[in-house]
Amino acid sequence: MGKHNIIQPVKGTRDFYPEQMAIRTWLYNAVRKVSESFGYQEYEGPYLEYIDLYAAKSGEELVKEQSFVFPDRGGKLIALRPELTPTLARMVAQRQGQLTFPIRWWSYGPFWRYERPQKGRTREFFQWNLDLIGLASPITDAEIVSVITSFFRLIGLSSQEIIINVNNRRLMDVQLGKIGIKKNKKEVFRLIDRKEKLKQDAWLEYGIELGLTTDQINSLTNLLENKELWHQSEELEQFFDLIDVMGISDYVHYDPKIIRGLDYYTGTVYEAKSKDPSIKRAILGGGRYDNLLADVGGNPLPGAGFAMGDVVITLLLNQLQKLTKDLRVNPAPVFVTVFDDKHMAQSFRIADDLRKSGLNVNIYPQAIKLGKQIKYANRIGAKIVLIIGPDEIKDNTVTIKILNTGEQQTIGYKSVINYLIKMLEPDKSS
RNA sequence: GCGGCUGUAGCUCAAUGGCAGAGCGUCGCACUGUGGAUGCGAAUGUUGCGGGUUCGAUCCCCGUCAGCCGCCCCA
Repeated sequence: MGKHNIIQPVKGTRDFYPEQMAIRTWLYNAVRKVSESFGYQEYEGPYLEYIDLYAAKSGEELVKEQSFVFPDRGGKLIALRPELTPTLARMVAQRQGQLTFPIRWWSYGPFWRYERPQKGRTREFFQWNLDLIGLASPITDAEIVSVITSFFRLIGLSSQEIIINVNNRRLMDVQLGKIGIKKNKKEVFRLIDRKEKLKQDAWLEYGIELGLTTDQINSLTNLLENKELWHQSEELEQFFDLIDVMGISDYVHYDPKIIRGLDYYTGTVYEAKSKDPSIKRAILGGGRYDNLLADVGGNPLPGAGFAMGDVVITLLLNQLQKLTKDLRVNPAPVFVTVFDDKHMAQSFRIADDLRKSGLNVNIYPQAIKLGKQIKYANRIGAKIVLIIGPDEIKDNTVTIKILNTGEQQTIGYKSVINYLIKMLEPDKSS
């Protein structure tokens, strides 16, 4: 009997009980609403891909260390998808000739990464991907960031709670050149990425290991503290102008330390973080890539997009107590009781009539004490309880009890449906 | 994959090298045509799992699994 013989869930996975599933669905609906409000189309790729798809493009680590990989019966290596961008590249490349560019696509689905699970990080997670492909322009970057801020607003996260930090890789490339850093740029980007994480002396040491001179490290440090550096990038000047025009500059800030880990970013990059220092992980990250299809054999196409995992955002919303809004766990507001075996048929009849009229209706599947049935209805979150006993059946009426006020009245059977529909109407819109 | 902390009832957590505890929740009754409140009562544990030390281990030791924190990486 005990729980000791229950087989454990796979490490790093989550069970979605109805309460959590309601949150997951709510998040998905918010994502869909915002994506579609900007005209993005939903798409989806397979959850399984040959590992070769990732081998060329994503970072080495992502494929070798962080993917769930297994051989199929023919010995070919299959990966549970660790990210969507390579799939997107393939899907676009396959139809490159027939798509109307620019395309705006979004997707929300499961991904798997073989990582050490901890707070804000699981091995199985959901990710929102949104991309605009076919144009290389700061306008598209600004649009993507605008989608992001719309999303934050929709789910109730203000610029008090969230910040989107922006930088540009081309700008950093030029600036690094100016201070004589020409080689090892990928490594230096990594060094920049870790400025905030490492302690100062550890960071300096890392820089020296990369072969930088003390002068260069000093120059780099100055660079990374220069909040006005973006004025030297025409792209970013345009970008921030647009952000201003769109009225979202309260969320968006320039930060020369933002560089992003993925290799395929080429231009403007950004990440959103919580201002609450207890959540250090990025909520979402994205940027411009100008060479999306190169590795899957298509003609090069520029694009921009971002990805947001469900774990950190849910964690944040939980912490800020923004999830308490009416997340509907019980879909049926109406609860029909069963008086006794003799009068059960009438209860089933009315439940059926109500369902035919479009109402969601629960019925107690057993003729036990009325008190228990009402108690149960209350527990599972019903709003209205119907009582059909001998008196009601004799008079051809139904007793309606509203649970949160306790008031109750008996009305004619024929008017019950309209009465309930009217009563629940304001609820339906939400 | 590496380093650290933790694991006791459904949940939150006490406790002791010698009979396993509380609060909350659950269930029952007061209340056989009416829930939430109150009162009374009840059930539930191989103390994560496996091994060792010991007369005796939930406690000490080793291993393992899982969670959390950090590294790595990133959503």
